[in-house]
Amino acid sequence: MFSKACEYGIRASIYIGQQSASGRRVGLKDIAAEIGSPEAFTAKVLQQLVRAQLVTSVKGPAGGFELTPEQLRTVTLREIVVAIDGGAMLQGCALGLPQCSAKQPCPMHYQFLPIRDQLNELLRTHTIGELASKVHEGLGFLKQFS
Amino acid sequence: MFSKACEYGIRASIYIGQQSASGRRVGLKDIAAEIGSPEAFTAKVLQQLVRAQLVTSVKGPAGGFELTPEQLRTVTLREIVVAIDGGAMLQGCALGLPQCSAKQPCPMHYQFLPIRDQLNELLRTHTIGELASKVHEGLGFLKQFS
DNA sequence: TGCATACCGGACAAATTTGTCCTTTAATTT
DNA sequence: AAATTAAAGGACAAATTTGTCCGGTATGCA
Repeated sequence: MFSKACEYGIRASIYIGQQSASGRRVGLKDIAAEIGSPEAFTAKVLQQLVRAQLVTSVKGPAGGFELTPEQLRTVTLREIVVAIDGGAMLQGCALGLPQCSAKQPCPMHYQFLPIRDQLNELLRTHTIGELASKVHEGLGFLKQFS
Repeated sequence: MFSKACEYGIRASIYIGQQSASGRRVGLKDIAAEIGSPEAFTAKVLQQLVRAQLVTSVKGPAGGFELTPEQLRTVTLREIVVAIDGGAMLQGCALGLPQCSAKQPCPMHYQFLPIRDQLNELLRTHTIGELASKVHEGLGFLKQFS
């Protein structure tokens, strides 16, 4: 569905959000450990999110990553996905036609439309803050424990 | 959504199906030209589908690819996708958790479930023969014309 | 000012996906 | 039987994604 980079980006954002909601700033090492992702690669992904202003970073001692209250409230899953994977999966043709549309639809065009619309809606209506709360309450996990 | 290989596989199958419904067997060159895909790469994909017995091939002069009446009737989009991309996209966790389930769900688990179910249902309920008819009637395209 | 911390950025490496080329194998036709 | 046709299969190459490493840069603190 999403690229690895995107999966890490989403999980990282939610974890950062969860900690930010509790007033804690978190470092890369902590993040990677908590979401079970490769550290250096996760750093690259976070850089993209910081550049896209979906996540905030602070250098130096006691620095790290955080979500501002506004970011917690407004940043959606969709923005994270678009920042990392681009809009292809959210708009492109399921069968790979470069200009698939009502004008020259692929044979699955109208069947896929509602599903893609739902996916877009799903990503658009869930903020990182909301998902962070869910994790905080133990109703969702960012890593599997045994 | 799907890999390039899978996109080519689906489009090729539908084109083969369309021609088979008209009693014509088609060669690789023809297929690649009609669906706008790289010839050699499409050959590899078709080999996979033949091995999975979703498409039939005949060597030698006047040989090529075809779908038997039974294949036209019974092979679904889902079987093509699984044969090429495997079941990951149809079953795996959207956030990449290796064992995501009701036991330890990712924060989007229950939101993604209905969408994934619909996708599975969509792929499961559309046969290649049905899609081939649609293309045959000019209601769907496998390649864009300008 | 100097030092320690932690993100930033570039280069590089491994793995996977995508794509090509060429020889072999099987089937049909002459 | 020989020649021709077309898929099968293996080796290889390019591109993309995933992942690592290390020096540079900004920040806070003594």
